Amino acid sequence: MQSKAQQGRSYHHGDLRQALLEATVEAAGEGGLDAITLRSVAARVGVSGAAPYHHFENKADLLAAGAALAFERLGTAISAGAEKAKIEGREPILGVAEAYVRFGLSSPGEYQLLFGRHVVDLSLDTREEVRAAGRLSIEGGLGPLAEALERRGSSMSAEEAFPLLRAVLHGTVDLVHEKELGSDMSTDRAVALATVAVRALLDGLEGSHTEGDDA
Amino acid sequence: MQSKAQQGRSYHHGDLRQALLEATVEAAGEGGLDAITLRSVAARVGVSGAAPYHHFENKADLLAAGAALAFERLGTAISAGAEKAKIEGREPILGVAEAYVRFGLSSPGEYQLLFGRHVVDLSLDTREEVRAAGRLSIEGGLGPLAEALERRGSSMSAEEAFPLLRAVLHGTVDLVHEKELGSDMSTDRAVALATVAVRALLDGLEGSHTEGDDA
DNA sequence: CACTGATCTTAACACCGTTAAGATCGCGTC
DNA sequence: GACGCGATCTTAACGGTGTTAAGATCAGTG
Repeated sequence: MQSKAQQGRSYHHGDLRQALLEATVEAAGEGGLDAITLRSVAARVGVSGAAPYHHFENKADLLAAGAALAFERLGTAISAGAEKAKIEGREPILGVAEAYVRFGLSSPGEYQLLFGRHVVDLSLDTREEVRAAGRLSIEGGLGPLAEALERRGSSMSAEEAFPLLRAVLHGTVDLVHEKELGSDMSTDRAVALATVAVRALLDGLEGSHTEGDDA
Repeated sequence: MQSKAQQGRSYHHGDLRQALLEATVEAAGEGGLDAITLRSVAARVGVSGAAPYHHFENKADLLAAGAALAFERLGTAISAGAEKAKIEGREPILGVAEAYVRFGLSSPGEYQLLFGRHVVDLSLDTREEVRAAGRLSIEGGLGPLAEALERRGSSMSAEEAFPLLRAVLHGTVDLVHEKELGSDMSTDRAVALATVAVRALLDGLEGSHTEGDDA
């Protein structure tokens, strides 16, 4: 009955694919994206460096599948953030912002696994799978965003405003990762920053249209 | 007297360091950050793979020096964008935003060279050099930002608001690079997006303080 | 019980960053 | 003008990477 990973396995692992996925997310969380090598991930599970090729096309495919797994955790965090804010009487969208930034900063490597450059060069269908998982998880922020826009009487739809919100949040997280906002930037300060930015963005969106260029 | 790069060089190149830097930025522009290998950059200039080690400590050092070079181009673009907007009667800060996004999207690889994850693991002093070059070039946006805040009577200083601006711009560029905003996102649409976001952010910043959390 | 196919290992390939040892040559010194 | 020193560049090698091919092992089916 021993369905999960068990060390005493002589030759066949039993559930290697799942074990590799978990090891990938784990390794990303510890040492970042560059620390992930096929051989090290395989060793983490106790198999040879060539074993993964029986479950994934190549390294990119493994990373993509790991990203899909990690996206679930992000989605959960976002939804929980919105709920928490609602309970505390704050704007749900601000809870989303805080949860997003905290997730990104608490585990830079895992965040890189989600939005790192590695997803770009993938087989098209695999990439679409990851995108789908990503969209599904992130779009937990769409509801709170719609509510925030409505509350302000904005003429912009949540779908239109969504990329703006994502740009602010992703930009904040990534700049902190690159230490571009100072090497002393704390998580709390980054959250405060993102909160101010999101609120200002929403407030400023009240009468905006999508197009338009003027003085 | 032939001081610059000359092909007929038998053994000694003459100005290898500069040639390697230019080749690095060039290679980044063509194939992105991952396409940069020491051997390929060296081959581009016509020397062996070990030659760069007489001018740079290691690969990270070469990339950092290349980044400093590329930062100059970004700084020029930003200043030019502000000037152009001023002439056309648009808000200078919007010209900065447009120039930033256009730079980032016209050469993803070069942008990665500036803000990619590789800068994080550098010797501290080298990193500070790159940061300094980056700050110097990017801070061409500080003036227009201050002017925009003043025009709106915001209580926030340009230094405080600068990270917010950078987050929006960098987030937009990076998300487009990762194709997270749809694979059909054009440069013009991205510019429009960033413009709307920056204007909304500024408009919404009118009465904001740095701290504060409420409903 | 034999066989078949999935699973895993070992071994090798080319390429990577990096280092050590030696070849080449520019340039200051006598 | 010849000498020699030191900077510059090359070749060769190291361990580590992703990837592939060939063979070993084993679970499950007839």
